[in-house]
Amino acid sequence: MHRHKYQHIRGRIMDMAGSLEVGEALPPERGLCEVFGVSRVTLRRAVDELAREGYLVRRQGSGTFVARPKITQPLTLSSFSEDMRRRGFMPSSRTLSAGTVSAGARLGRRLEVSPEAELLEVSRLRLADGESMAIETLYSPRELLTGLAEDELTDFSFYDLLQKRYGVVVGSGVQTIEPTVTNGEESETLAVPLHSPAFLFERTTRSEDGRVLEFVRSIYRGDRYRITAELPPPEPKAGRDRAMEGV
Amino acid sequence: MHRHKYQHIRGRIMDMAGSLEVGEALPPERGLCEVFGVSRVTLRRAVDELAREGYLVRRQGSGTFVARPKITQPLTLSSFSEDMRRRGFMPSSRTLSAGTVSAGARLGRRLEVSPEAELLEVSRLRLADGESMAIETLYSPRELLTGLAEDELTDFSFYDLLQKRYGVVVGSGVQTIEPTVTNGEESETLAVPLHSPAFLFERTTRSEDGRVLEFVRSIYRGDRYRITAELPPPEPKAGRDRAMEGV
DNA sequence: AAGTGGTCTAGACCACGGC
DNA sequence: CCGTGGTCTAGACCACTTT
Repeated sequence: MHRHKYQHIRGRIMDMAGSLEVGEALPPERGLCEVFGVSRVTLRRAVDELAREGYLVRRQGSGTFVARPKITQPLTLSSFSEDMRRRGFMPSSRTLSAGTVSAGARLGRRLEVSPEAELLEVSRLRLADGESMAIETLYSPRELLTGLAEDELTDFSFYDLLQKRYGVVVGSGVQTIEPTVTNGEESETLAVPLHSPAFLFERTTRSEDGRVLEFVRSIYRGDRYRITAELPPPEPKAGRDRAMEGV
Repeated sequence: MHRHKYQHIRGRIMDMAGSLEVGEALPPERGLCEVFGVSRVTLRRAVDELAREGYLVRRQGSGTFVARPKITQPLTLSSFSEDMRRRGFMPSSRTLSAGTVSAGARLGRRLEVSPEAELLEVSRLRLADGESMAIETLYSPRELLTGLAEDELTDFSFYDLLQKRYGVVVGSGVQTIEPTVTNGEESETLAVPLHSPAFLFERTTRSEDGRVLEFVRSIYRGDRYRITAELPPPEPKAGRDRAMEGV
């Protein structure tokens, strides 16, 4: 079940917090240690995690309290489908085009391959509850995807496919977000008026060992999609160490 | 200097990491304990932080290694000035208007005060390297700011003022981001063409004890400002505890 | 087998908040 | 003043990687 004690008591503490109101105090740490039969270090490790994730709030000299529930999940490297499900929509998808192109200078630089390299290019209309939400164009080096037919991406998550068929583990990604307006083609595809406000997302995803797996350019409808982010406090009161600024 | 040992050795470890190449291993933890004269728990606390922030990577049974440098800092609750400095711009500001208004239904709901409550309203043009970057309109309950003159916000950070003059500690905030286009007035103020792409930010900031401190509505030029975010991998391999999902 | 990071303990003292 | 969270120690054993 739980490999480690702190994982186990983490769950027990969450159960306990769930039966308290927001703002109510948990029992003192030393008491919880006795209840759970663990040392204070181990107990604190579990509480540390929960406090860092925003479920509990500690106040020195006073106690540990149940935090106000989080409003949003932070941005993470999730697929369109996961993102939509989290937002309460039913995701679907329609492939607009699929083929192989040569990278050229700009895409080559983005994907860290030579300009002559061949890329898979798949353009998809993304729908939420049956209504258009975004146009997504994905580029990925063909050499990573030996034997992949171009229409195979209709039904499967690209990340799942990479992982299960090619054994590539997705590491982390970098995403830039800009405001833009839809052009003629985009407006028609998304069924919105010309020059509607929209997000332009550009995402580069790498494997655990640092290779670029994909470059994705997406246009999201501004009237249906917005970003909500929870912002942590500016500076953890204790003065941050300055040495790291050189890194 | 450093209130705690782990903060001190955190800095020493960063210095050490800075003199190594990306991918090189740090000395073993037990060795570092001797060098720094601390217990293993304390040493690990410093390394834990640095690993969590992405500067170091641990591999069990193998060692601790210098990580690939981060490309971006995550979104955080920073002021315009801090944000611009981090991006390498020189921030400045010009007050467009300042006064007191009554909240009304919409703003009252945002700030969790009655519709009759009085609000400070300050509208500012924000500049980066002397060029227009954003229009920011701030609302804050007048009752929080007893004795504040309306022109006092020109030179000071609002957060600093809250903290130092009123003893209010900024907790966390929620921000929504939408794409939009500039209207006539905004275009003129920002000196951009009519209907230029722009970000609309709406931010609600609370104190540590949960009161709403401010509601800020900002229009950022899309041609000068963009968001870069580092996206963590979809799921931390180790299965997360499921008990917390009920909260 | 040796060396590394990962978890855990029992107990001490410090710093802060509230009575 | 007492109770709370915050930091720290010395030492033990486990799990994994490398040789």
